[in-house]
Amino acid sequence: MTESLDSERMACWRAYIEASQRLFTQLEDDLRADGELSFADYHVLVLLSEAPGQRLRMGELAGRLVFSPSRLTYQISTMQRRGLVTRQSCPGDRRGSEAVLTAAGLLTLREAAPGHLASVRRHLMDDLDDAEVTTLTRVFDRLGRRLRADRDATSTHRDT
Amino acid sequence: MTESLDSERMACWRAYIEASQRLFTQLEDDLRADGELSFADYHVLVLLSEAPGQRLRMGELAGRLVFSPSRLTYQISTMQRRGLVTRQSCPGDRRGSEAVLTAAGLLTLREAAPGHLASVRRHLMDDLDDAEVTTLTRVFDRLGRRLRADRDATSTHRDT
DNA sequence: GACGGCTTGTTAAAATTTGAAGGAGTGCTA
DNA sequence: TAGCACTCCTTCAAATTTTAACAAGCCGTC
Repeated sequence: MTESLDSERMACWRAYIEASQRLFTQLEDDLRADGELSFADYHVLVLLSEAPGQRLRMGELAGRLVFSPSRLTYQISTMQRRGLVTRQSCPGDRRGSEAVLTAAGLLTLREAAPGHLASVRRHLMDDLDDAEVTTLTRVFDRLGRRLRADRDATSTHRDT
Repeated sequence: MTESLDSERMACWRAYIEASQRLFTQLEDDLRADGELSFADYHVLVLLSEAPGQRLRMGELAGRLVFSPSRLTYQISTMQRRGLVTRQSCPGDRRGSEAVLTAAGLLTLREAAPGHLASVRRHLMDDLDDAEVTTLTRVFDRLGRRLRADRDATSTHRDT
């Protein structure tokens, strides 16, 4: 099982996978423990709250969340039912629709944010020194950029 | 949305989340592109292949995979249907059962491993220098250890 | 040796996610 | 401006995951 990845990198990879899995699970649990938000709900609210007009095209939102289109449709539908967002047809392109943050959605985000951020700090950030933060940021920025590029490349062409 | 996390750490956090999401998605896609294995399938096979007797208690396996008990039950059931693993009742504790790797399962793992590891290298590892690997390993080892400890602590007590 | 409290893993039903297919609309090209 | 290839989002069915019970077995005490 060791072909092509030296044992140091293998250990790195495993530690990363496992810790990340645990972290995401933990954050999700914390988030549900106060409000009635999931991690996905929270991220949708954050992205919308930062967008101009507090609204985003479905496709754009799906891209940023790394969600499949149908998953986002479902996600937004449930949030709409709960009054956190609204759907509006996209001006200028009648195919599209945008998700729009509601006042209630914004309020919900404001209520959930402190607790969630505290959770992020507690479980992850407080334990990192500045050099580590710098390295992580550099690594994951680069990685994200590259994976985004790969995706754009392969969705256009038809091969590989 | 910036309460209690300075902007550098916030950026770090976001980069980490997004890149990880993309990476896991990409690896899953690659894995499915050759064999008929999911990321979860693959990890089950790896863990079993390394375990003494190539077998593990359901609970132990669930703990390592960060799966809920019922999720693991389902996971193992589908793998059993495909002939990758077997279930045996646990000697010495008639409540439990263990998942056991089959010859076919081991073979499947051996076929899938090179491609998967190449994928890990290509999408992640090849782009990291040694210092970065060292830092990531340190950070995620520590994080994993801590989260594991937290989990053990809170499952015993009943509060917070 | 038997009650009471735990732990193990499974099951059943509800919630979510995926993947294929479709309805609409856009936009280029002839 | 009709035709056609493509994009956007949704829908539907199937697969997966979660959640809440459960059935069994373990373990200590009495």
